[in-house]
Amino acid sequence: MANPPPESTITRGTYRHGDLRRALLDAGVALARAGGPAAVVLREATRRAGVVPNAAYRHFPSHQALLQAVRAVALGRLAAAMEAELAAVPPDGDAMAQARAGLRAVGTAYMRFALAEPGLFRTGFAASSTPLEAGLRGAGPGGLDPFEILASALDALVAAGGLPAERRPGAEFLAWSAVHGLAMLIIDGPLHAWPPAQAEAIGQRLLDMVDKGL
Amino acid sequence: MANPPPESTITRGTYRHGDLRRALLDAGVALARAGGPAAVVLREATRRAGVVPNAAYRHFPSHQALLQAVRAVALGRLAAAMEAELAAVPPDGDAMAQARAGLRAVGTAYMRFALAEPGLFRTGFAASSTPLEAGLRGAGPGGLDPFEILASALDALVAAGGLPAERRPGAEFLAWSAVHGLAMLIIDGPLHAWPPAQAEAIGQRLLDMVDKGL
DNA sequence: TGTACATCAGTGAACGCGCGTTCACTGATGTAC
DNA sequence: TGTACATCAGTGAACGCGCGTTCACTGATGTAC
Repeated sequence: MANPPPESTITRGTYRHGDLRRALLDAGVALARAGGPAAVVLREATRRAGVVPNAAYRHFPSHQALLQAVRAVALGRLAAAMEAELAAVPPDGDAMAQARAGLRAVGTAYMRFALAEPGLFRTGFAASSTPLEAGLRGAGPGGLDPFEILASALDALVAAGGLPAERRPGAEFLAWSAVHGLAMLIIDGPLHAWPPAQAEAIGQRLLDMVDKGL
Repeated sequence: MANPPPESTITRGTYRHGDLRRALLDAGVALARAGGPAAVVLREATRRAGVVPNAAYRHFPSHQALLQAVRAVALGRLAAAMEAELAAVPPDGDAMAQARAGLRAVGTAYMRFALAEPGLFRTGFAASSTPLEAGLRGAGPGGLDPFEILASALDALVAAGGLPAERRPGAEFLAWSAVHGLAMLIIDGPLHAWPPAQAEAIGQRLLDMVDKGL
């Protein structure tokens, strides 16, 4: 006579989840990938984790906290992409050419990431009450966040003699602006419909401009 | 015995509104100024116009349509700001210096507008199912939209010999990217807290970079 | 110049929706003896 | 090695909210005669 337990409510088999925090974060990241920051909905994340909505509050104090965690993941992935592109720069005898290639690799990775993962990219830079400066780190495997990676590429350029030291302060904002702006225009601006090859080409021209103008 | 008519429901005195479309659009623009695209809420616009929510549907087929109209206004104001800055460039004998000053004026106006009207700026460039390219115009008094104003400044630069003709195609995207990116970083990125003077200074350095690197 | 009537701008009431969040609970797990 | 118990992760039910949108209506306006 003993009926089986109602499977509809417990889709897991076990009462405890195991690693719900991780599952919620993964679901949040998946939502962000697909639809940007606005798609990171707490209830949907719990649905995907196979759990009742309020269960999320055992692991995140609020929806905002979940979103911030997702942002950190997004920025971390961007940092990882930058590190990977940087690591792929072929070693070269000329220190200055090397440093310039490094800066270019950083910019290229930024643009490619924006193009390949627009949802995550937009989530990483979403307007928020907790902006980047306020302790949100988002570091890659190397321990640096995207901004720090760019800064260190510029430091290397100065060290190699490719950039006068007196023009170093603030230079990250100039380089970042150019690349960030193009990413935005491509992702949801008027360059939206461009084929990837064309986007890549204009990206390289933009990096030429930065290289020359910095 | 005849009670006065219930004033609470008709706050206008007259049954007809007069120019509800205009009132809704104005309210929408005010909302956008204060809170960006997400703040453009149809019901709130009708509230401000002193009208019942569904009355909006006499003038806009949907919330989306109202938002697009607000976007067009926002872009029109940006265009107007660019035209004004352009008109303020002092006449000068040297055609090339004139053209370069024109391009700089366009960039400066763009940045100042973003800084002064972040809500409208974000609304103008909000991600949307109806992006810029799809017929949304947003022209200024001169009849050109912001993108066209930039393009004509670049054309003038080519005509004056300040930019080789073979580098002209696509140049608007390079210039636009730089300035747009900085605007974004200032509005809701890590440069959020910068004092206006410092933002203005980095903006001018950015325009130097564009000028030199283009 | 006055009256009848069509138009259509705005009303009133209601919908279904999905959201974030709160409450009191239940039952699996790990620890102390 | 076995039992009692505290912990706390997840349940179940409900909240209030504001949104966009639909429906049948009412009454001010402008036009035709």
